[in-house]
Amino acid sequence: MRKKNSTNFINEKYLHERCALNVAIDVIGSRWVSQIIFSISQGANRFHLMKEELPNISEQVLSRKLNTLEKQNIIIKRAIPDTIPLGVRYILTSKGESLLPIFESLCAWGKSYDLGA
Amino acid sequence: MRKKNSTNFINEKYLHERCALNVAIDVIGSRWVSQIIFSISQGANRFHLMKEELPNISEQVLSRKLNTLEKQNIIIKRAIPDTIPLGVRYILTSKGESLLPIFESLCAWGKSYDLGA
DNA sequence: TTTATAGCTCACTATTTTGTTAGTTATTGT
DNA sequence: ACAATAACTAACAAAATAGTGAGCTATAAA
Repeated sequence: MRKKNSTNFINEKYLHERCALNVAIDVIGSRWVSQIIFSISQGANRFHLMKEELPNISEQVLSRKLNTLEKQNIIIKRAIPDTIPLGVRYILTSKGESLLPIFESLCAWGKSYDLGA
Repeated sequence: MRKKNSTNFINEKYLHERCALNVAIDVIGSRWVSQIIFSISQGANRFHLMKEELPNISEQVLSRKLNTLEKQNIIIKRAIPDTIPLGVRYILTSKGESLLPIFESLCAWGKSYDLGA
């Protein structure tokens, strides 16, 4: 649980109010998140498929990230009808989809400067 | 100091190797960093000017972020000749400059979805 | 009946990041 | 002599994030 009176929290709020850039960075800047979004976009849209895609992530962490992304309206959780046990599929919202081109830019940036170029 | 045998560290390495996107996100994804880079690009290129621009950042944190950015080759530190005490100016490398358009995309993304649009 | 799969959650610890307080070097202004 | 400015750093504490291990519900297959 976050302490809502900590300097840490206050600074986060300050930055969010200062510029939406900081909001965006808080969404995408935590571990696994961009990989999860990318995996969903590539069809790995179920819990067990994401586990396969990201073999080093723990189930607890994956679950937490998915919940956060759902609250942020980046993904939506959908039950898959007539599956037993009931399957769940995740889909990107338009908000989530619109991150993909930005990920490409960041990826290209990372690649081109990999060796200090 | 980081523990180089922690799962945390190993996962970070795994993600960096998996895709340069994760390298990029680790550069820009920590607090204040994007604001610092942006401030330098706008001319707030000295320690005391950045303190003015970001009144809530502590000197220790600002110093740490600047050192990290220097090691990552995003900024370069330059002494200002004939100043007493010796002034220091920070300038963006081309690697640093090339983040600016990405920041704009992220900023636009953040703005357009601010109210759950 | 045991094992397996899907999709989680809970309580917890470990690790890392962020922020605090005080102090440094050198020089100028009062 | 004393305070102020510029540009830090060191040692530390607080907070947040990441990861661990066990367990749950429901069904089906061996």
